[in-house]
Amino acid sequence: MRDSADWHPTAFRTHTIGQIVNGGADLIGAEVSIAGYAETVRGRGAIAFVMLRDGTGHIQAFLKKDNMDEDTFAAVQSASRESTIQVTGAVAQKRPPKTKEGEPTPPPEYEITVSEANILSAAATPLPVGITDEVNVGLDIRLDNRHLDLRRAHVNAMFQLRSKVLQYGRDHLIGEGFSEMNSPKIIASASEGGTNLFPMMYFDTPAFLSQSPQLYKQLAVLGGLERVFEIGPAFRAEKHDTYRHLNEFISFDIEGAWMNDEDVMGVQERMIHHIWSQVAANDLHLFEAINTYRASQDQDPVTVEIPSLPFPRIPYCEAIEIVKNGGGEIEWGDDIESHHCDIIAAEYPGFHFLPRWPMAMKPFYIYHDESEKGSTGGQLSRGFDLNYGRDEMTSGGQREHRVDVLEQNLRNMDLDPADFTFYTDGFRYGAPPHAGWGLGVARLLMILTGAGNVREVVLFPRDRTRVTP
RNA sequence: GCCCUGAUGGUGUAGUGGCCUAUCAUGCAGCCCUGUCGAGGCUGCGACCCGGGUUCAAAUCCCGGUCGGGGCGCCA
Repeated sequence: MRDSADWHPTAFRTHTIGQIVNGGADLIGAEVSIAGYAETVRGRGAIAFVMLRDGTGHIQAFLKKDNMDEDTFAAVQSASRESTIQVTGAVAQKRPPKTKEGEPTPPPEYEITVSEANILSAAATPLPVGITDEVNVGLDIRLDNRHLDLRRAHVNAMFQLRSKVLQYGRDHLIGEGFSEMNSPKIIASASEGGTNLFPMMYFDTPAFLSQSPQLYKQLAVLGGLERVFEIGPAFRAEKHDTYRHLNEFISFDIEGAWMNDEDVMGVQERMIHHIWSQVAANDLHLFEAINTYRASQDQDPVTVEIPSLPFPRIPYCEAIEIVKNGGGEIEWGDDIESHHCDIIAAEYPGFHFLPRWPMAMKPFYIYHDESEKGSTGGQLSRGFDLNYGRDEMTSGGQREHRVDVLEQNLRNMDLDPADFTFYTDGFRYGAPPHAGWGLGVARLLMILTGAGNVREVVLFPRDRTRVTP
């Protein structure tokens, strides 16, 4: 249940259900009005029980035919599940349920003895997605009916957790001197070259949906904002079809001046540690619904294991050796693919950084130190990834702040520096060395909630075939 | 883009050429009972993705389409 301590009365209710569930002892006999969804409606005779649910909890409303208007009683008694109903009545202690012998008596619970009721909106039947039904529902059907899927307790809990994760992440970064920024999502040219962007028309000018705030957060830092972060959408027109990719996703990005790759790895691991610690301290109740659901699916419960600091650093050259020793086919200069990550994850199952990738594999804006060479002599970069098990969470790095090197990098990667003057001009008038990263919010949530698919933790996901709802 | 796999009532499923006017659960509708609480009992309702083909016979086999699931690549 959500903490409802600061909820004010509204036009439709004097109390939240959570306030009565948690503070019922002090409210016994008081007349209250509440409103919610009818989760179950039981009883066909002279009495009826309606289990009402709002965003803060569940409570039983008890209706007696001779306590209220006859037509109203009949209407509520035959209301369909998930109809929204407002009731007014006195708070009372609920009669305890029958318990089997030997079972302890449950703690006191409260109910509303209804004197007035109002069906605000009747739900059509049957429901396309059962809210409390035991049957499984496929993800595709759920996403088509996300408005109902979201009423299910464990789904609701995951999205409350999502909000918490963003809140704690923000809190942490603000505490480290970062300020929040917003970059444009309509851009004239590719942020990082090469990759597939969604084209669009900006009035009469061809434009694209932004693939990353990368270049803009750098410009903000070059402009003297020192430390910035952004939580915003990124769009990629890649026809991938996996449990961890979407074509629109929320990226958690930071960029900081006077920092290198190691510095921003520190920011990241402290932030993740803070998020996990805060969730463990404040939000474990949200896992009850998730784990109840998981138990019904014969899945192990998820637990919040606060990762210890520092996260392991496995430089690229070392990662290649681990993969080779684990029987993987890989050479220096190859990308570390998912099946390679499986080998590394066997040794490092949790969070681990993979720093110092070959420069040839990194974007033009990543910094390299000419003296840093790999085991076969190739140029290393200050780019890094953060993985959790086999899954990539983050990529980041120290940025190239030397404009001549930046332009050479562009040419080396077959990009035309003339297309990037809006960006490179930012480096011509004194540029601080800086670094940053971008983190996939949904991927982080997959870990925390135990979701097996990013679509679980994104309200209205956009994938290769889904543009609605 | 590639490989594999699937589509049966509202939902989740059983069903591998004739035992199918299709199983079970959930749901929905109605009745009975009931301070119920995963309520219970009874009765009823509701489905083979679309288009071709093979066959005496197709939910079942073949082809095409659409949509889904898993994996790869790429990434966050």
